[in-house]
Amino acid sequence: MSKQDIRVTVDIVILTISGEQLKVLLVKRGAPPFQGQYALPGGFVHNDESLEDAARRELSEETGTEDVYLEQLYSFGDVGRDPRGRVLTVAYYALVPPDRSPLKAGTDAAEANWFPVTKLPPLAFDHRQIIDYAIERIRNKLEYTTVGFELLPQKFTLSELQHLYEVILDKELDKRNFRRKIDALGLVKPLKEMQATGRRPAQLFRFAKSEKRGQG
Amino acid sequence: MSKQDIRVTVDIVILTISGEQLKVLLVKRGAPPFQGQYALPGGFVHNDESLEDAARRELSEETGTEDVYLEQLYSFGDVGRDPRGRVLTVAYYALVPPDRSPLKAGTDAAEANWFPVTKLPPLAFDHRQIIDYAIERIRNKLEYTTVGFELLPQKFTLSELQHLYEVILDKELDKRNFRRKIDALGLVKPLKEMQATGRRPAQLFRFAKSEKRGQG
DNA sequence: CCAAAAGTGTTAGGAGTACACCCATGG
DNA sequence: CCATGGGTGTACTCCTAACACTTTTGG
Repeated sequence: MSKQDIRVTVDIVILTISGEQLKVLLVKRGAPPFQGQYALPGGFVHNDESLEDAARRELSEETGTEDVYLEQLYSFGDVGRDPRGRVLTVAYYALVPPDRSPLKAGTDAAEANWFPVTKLPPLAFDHRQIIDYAIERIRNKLEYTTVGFELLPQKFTLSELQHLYEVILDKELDKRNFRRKIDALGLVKPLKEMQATGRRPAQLFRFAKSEKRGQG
Repeated sequence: MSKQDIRVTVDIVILTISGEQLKVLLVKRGAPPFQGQYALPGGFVHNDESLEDAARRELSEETGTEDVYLEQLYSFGDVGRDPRGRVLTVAYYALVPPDRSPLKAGTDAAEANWFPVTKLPPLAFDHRQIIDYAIERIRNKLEYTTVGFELLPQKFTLSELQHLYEVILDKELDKRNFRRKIDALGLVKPLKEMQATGRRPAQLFRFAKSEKRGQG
């Protein structure tokens, strides 16, 4: 067998909700190839860390957040996808609640910004394809899992939850039907607090599963 | 950055239906580590082939079949998963119809055999975990896609289709409800032939989508 | 008092599920 | 004629989808 020479990276599609839009974190590349273009945060996997460890390390470096939802997406390994040579990337996606999505002063990234997924700039490598894949995945998962809650703060209103669904699925939902379904799932509990909203105050809820997410 | 040294393999969960059971192809390892134990077919990715090309090459080497369903499953990259060093594997699964699942005289595999997924021998590496993952994936996909047809010959009876579903989902289905649902999907077309079955002959069907699978 | 988002029920149609008997053939 | 798998219809439940008005607040 001829000697194999493949390098392995992880790239992360970091998603959040902000301003009624689904946004993805992109970093501007400071070096060739694709210098000056935006790309997904990511980097080479170290010899002594698992794929998920590598993904969490990159995530922490970019956003400072540790305890967020992270899931492997797909591996992209076409021969010509990186002009520098043979590079396989294992893509992950992460969901960051809005109260924990400040940008960290980048340790290695020149410039990082949130972009609405509907208005992406030209992207380096095959990263556009990776983002599209991530959005498709979260759309599907939204229908049969509770990943949606990973994009909300600990306390939220039902309208916020509904807007989240509408933004990700890119379609409008009926308010009464939506609330009935959420209620039937038994996954949210009303708090004693209300949220002052400018007009009529809204009931605050929390996700009913065991308190897993950390310091709100 | 310290020099990265990760080797990349593909491993394939090759599934077929035989004798009313879901079976997976395993090869007996001829060399350490895990010498003499069964493992998934697989091997190192060449520098000049994509991941899927590598998977199809391995698939062809093991079974001689070219034109079957193949889908990337997941990438397994824990640090200690291969005692020889750092090896990342990109797992695929393939679905082989029963009329095209003969074993090819292995070019590089010592011994290959089909095992019912319910009676697996001890497996090398983390391959048991990979198989479990593949079964979970196909169970889910069976519910909302047409992958099931990939495990049938071109001509099949509705009873064969139902048994396929029952074996994979590991639960019994109601014959009338099953047929109604299949009919409602409009995905099968009756042929003019019947299948002699020992008792009352059964209507043969074919999958209604554009003739994609090749030489029956 | 007006604008704006919060909140709340009913009805109709479709999908899923439970359930039992006759049919065609080979031996 | 009998054993075996092939083939068929109906009723009930539940989920989904469509649809409009009242409430509470800030300005």
